Amino acid sequence: MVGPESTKRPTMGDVAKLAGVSRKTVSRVYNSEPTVAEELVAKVRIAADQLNYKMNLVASDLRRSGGRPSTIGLLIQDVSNEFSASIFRSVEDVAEQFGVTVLASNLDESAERERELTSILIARRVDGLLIVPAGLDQSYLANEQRSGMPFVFLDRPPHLVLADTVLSDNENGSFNGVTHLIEHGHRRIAFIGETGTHEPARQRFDGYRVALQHATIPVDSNIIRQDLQSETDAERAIIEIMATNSPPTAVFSAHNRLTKGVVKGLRTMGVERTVALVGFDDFELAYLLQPAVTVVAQDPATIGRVGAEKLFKRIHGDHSPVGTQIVPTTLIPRGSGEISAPRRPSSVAR
Amino acid sequence: MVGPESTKRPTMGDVAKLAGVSRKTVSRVYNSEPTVAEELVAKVRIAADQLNYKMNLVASDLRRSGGRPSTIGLLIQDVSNEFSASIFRSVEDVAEQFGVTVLASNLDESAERERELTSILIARRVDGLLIVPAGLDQSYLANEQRSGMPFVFLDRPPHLVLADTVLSDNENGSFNGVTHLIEHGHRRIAFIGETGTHEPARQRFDGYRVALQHATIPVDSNIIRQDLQSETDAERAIIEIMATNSPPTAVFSAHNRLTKGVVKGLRTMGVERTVALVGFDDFELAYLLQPAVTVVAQDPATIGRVGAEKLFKRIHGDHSPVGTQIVPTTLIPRGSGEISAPRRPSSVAR
DNA sequence: GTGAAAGCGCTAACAT
DNA sequence: ATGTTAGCGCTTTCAC
Repeated sequence: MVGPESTKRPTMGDVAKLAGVSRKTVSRVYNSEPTVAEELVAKVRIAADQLNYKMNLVASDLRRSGGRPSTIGLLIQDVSNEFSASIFRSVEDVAEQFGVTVLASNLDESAERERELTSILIARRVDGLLIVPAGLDQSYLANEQRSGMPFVFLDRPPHLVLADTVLSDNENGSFNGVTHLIEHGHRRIAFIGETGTHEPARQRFDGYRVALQHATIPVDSNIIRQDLQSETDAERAIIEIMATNSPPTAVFSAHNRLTKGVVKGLRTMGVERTVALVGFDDFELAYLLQPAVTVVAQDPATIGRVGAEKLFKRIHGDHSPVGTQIVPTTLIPRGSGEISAPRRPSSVAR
Repeated sequence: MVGPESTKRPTMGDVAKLAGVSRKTVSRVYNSEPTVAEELVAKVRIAADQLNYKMNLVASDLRRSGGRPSTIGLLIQDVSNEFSASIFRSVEDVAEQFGVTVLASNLDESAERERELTSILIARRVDGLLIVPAGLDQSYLANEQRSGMPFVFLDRPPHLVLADTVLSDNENGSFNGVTHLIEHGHRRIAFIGETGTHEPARQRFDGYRVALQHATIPVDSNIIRQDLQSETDAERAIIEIMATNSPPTAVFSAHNRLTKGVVKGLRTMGVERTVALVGFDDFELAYLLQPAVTVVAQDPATIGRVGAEKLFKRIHGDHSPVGTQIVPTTLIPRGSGEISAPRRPSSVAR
């Protein structure tokens, strides 16, 4: 044992002294600047090892301020949902390529948390921010934008402020999912949707509505719910709907959390093999359920990657006009969505 | 529009000047120190608002160094797995109570990433680190520990270094799960385990072994696999095992990822209702599968919470001896684990 | 209760 | 190719 037991951390100055060079030289070595003699590099390395030196990136950041980016922030809704987790992973991948650290936090659909965490991340001087917004007013970001901090919105567009955005093709996805059910003969299709007035929720409902209209099917509010939060909510809702006089022959669920509840509810009613189901947004094990659940899959990995790449372009000085990218969805037939409507005496066009 | 279009961020000095006070007074306001006249507080607030000032926590951290903690690091394996996601959430909750930011990253079972990310987080001067280690040698942390940085290990104990640790009761959990199968008459029980020599994997196997020994059942390596990584690996493995001359009547799977593969494999063989299955570690929708999957549930939320709480105690100067906490597991019978063994002419003790 | 001066650990800008 | 000086934005220390 040589060193002192629990003393102050060594600084760049300590390393410089021991190596017999200037602090700046040590700095150059740590930033891999090419203009240092190999001999000195070695000396520095040895001295640093001996002192167990780790450079202080906080101090480095402070002085550099404006140079190479070091951190980006990521605000998602809830890592426990595979959609958010997947975004996190893909953002992390991109950030890593740039040698940048990600600060990620969950918002849990709270507009208040959105503001708080944004503020904290700005105070930490992240070099940019990726946000899946919880609230409906992002005007509080305008000042920051003017100060040059780049923001990219994922999954949901910003409101009252302009910024790059990457969205799922919600309306078309929804339209395709519902149309898929119609093609299997269904004309009475329930809609199970989440609370919330954010764009994706609205667009998914619009996709549903338009698909029905295309097929000249009336929209019946008796089999439409747009006020659901939890899996349990959805379970109860579908049970109620199925218990009415004229129950639907198919269900379109607009969120993966709700889809799980619908599966449970249909199961409880014993109609999971007769009532068709298509869910928006894929989920793990959907293919292992019986019947396996047909979904309109989003592509969260692409949403995260595209968003992160755009953010880094902005950080590196891209001043092109703000834009929105749409990531397509994919219908994955697995069984539940291919259950045909029961034959009915009349109707069935063609 | 008043302010300049995209100028430098205002500093504390700018606010001080505009408010007609000293920088220190602004600092006091921002740190909610009680010894500032209300009048001055108001002046500062107004000036800050006008300039759209956000204090720079990076600079604050630098000078403060040693004061109130501001950041902790969290290294988990993969947020996409509900076990990791749940740890992340509970750590975040605790950290928030202390007003501390969490820096979380995924290791993907890479010992190399473990070292890299540890190094980055130390360079960022986090105030403490929570680690689900990927590698089997954490001796590289010894120097850091000596410098006073606290570490707490989650889910897996550290090697070649001493630190606080929070673990699942792997061996007992596994023992209970396997015993549960034995109680349902099974004497031929396959073991599906993951690659990796880390403690939990070993202990889960030990629990299996000991349970068999208690029941005087021989351990048969023909129905034991400990080299599996993916869901697909597990699926293939169980299909192979079931296809042998004397297939097992029950399966114990030691990891939730593998359990999903086993379910798939049993399904493929059409034996999901005759071969019993108990999985270690719960997973979403386990209860919606048919039959629903009996599991030995871990409690990742508690692991994360307890670990984070211990870390904050250490950060705040707790110098008690290093210790290990064991978080109990819970057997959740759902159906797949309660399938009885087929009657056999002889055997069946009692 | 408030302020002035010094300094946290590093890097930019300029020498040399 | 290396060193010097100044200063990033804040907080500590100590004076008033």
